[in-house]
Amino acid sequence: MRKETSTNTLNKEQIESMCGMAYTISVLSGRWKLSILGFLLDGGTLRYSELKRKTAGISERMLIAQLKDLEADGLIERKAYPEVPPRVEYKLSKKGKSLETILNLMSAWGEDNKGIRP
Amino acid sequence: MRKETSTNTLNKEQIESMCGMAYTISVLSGRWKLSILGFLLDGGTLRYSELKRKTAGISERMLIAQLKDLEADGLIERKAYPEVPPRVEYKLSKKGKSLETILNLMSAWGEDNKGIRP
DNA sequence: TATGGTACTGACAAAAATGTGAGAAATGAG
DNA sequence: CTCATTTCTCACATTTTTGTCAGTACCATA
Repeated sequence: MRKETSTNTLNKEQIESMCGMAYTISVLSGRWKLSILGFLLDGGTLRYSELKRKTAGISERMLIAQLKDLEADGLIERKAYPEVPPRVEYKLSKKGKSLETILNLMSAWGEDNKGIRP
Repeated sequence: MRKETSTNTLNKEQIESMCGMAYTISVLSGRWKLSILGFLLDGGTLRYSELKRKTAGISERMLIAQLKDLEADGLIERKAYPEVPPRVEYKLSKKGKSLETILNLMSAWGEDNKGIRP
């Protein structure tokens, strides 16, 4: 996804050798990842089509891309059933669930602060 | 910064009417914002030149841009002294400081999880 | 008069992220 | 045979973010 030649590119190993914050950011950044994690926190196990419905507004291409990223980073698990038409279920992994506290705090902070004019 | 005509643009009001998470993300997203907040959490009050030194690697243009964003969102405070050569100090606002718990948790989560191969 | 330090600004370009729209594969229902 | 359903994939275009690099303004100091 990133070009290795780019001056401003940090590859996986570089990121993982950095501070914890950098890794957390790298794993959560992406316009829809937190939404997806939120839906899976609420919904437990969801089919692709259910996620698609819940994330109305996001393009299919991006939904798939973000799901792939989240799976590659070990935050969600994908299970495909050999049926026709296909059925694929997504759910949080243990690692994904361990973000729950942080996600809740971020949400709460936003609620508390979003209206405030400094 | 964003074009109002863009399909995928959410303006400030729209974001603030959304869930808290969306607001939190909108305020923290930007490649260097969390680093800057981290430095200010550690360092208290810092001059522009000190921030510049600490964020070696980030271009000056971006550093300024992110400082402006953070200030506009009320997370940091800027104080300019009428001297020559100029002196400008930055520090966290109360709102900025209130992110401390979240930032620490994110950092800790990253440390705990960055090495793990799912 | 020239120089140097500090905190920026602006034009331009490259890179990254996201969107759009079309289509693929597999198979049971009609 | 044709169609509908589901989970994706691909080529291409646009939007957004970030980087590069050259300047600016101020005045004290040499």
